[in-house]
Amino acid sequence: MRIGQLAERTGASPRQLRYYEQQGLISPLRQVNGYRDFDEAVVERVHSIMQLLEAGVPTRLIKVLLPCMRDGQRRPDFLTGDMLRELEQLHGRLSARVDCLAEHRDAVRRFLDETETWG
Amino acid sequence: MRIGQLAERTGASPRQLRYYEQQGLISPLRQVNGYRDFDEAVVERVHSIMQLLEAGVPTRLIKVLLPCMRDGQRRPDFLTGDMLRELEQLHGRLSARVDCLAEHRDAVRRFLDETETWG
DNA sequence: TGGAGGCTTGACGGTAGTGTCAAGGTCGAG
DNA sequence: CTCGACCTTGACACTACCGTCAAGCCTCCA
Repeated sequence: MRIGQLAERTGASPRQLRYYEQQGLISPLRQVNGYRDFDEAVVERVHSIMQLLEAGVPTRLIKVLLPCMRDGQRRPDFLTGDMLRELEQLHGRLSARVDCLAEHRDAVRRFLDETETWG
Repeated sequence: MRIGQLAERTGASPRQLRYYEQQGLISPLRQVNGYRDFDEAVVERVHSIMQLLEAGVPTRLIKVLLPCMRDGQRRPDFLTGDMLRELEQLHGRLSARVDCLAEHRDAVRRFLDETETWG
């Protein structure tokens, strides 16, 4: 699949897809004429990337996170201690984010509920 | 409290605190000489701001989110329908973020657990 | 054969958040 | 009075993410 079709199927712009490749998040093959050649699996992968970026996760973290996903990519052949430590840190950061956001989301919920009650 | 002391107590740089003021997240009084004058409550508020920024929430959303917090600020006197709708949207976005991040955090957890088992 | 599209890379622009530096005002200690 | 520490605003710079435009190549179709 070429970049235009992938863009259409994912909702990402070609510019975004090229940027994701540049950041090492996707690695399309090349056709003989130089055109990028994406396989089916990358569609889901791009969806994950877009969701994570939307959620405020920078590409550098997405890059270490994606190999952990079931679908989309096989696990790396070699896992160094550094990589494991980085993943532990990532887990911690994600947990902190989730807690912080959930807490503030609940505060918004309470605020809205009270406002409705008082309205 | 002046900006230096607030910086020391929150861990934010003076530059950050001035930026937060510029974005309307905090509104210090001014001493006669022009120095910013922060009250105690702003310490907690700045902590919230830093956590939310760390979690990838832009200042524009933090601005509409902060008045929902119990501690730190009283609720606005007038809530327009637009503000309520914006808060509902914010709640939706925060929920989506939490779900996305929790899902990926769990994937990292499973990945690490399996790796350990296999190690 | 000549467009019309789609693709390539490269570059410039724009916003968000922040570091950093410059030029100057304020204040207390010596 | 002066020095040093702190404050002010303003500007320039950098990273991240992405829009957009330019110049050129590829492919298909009339």
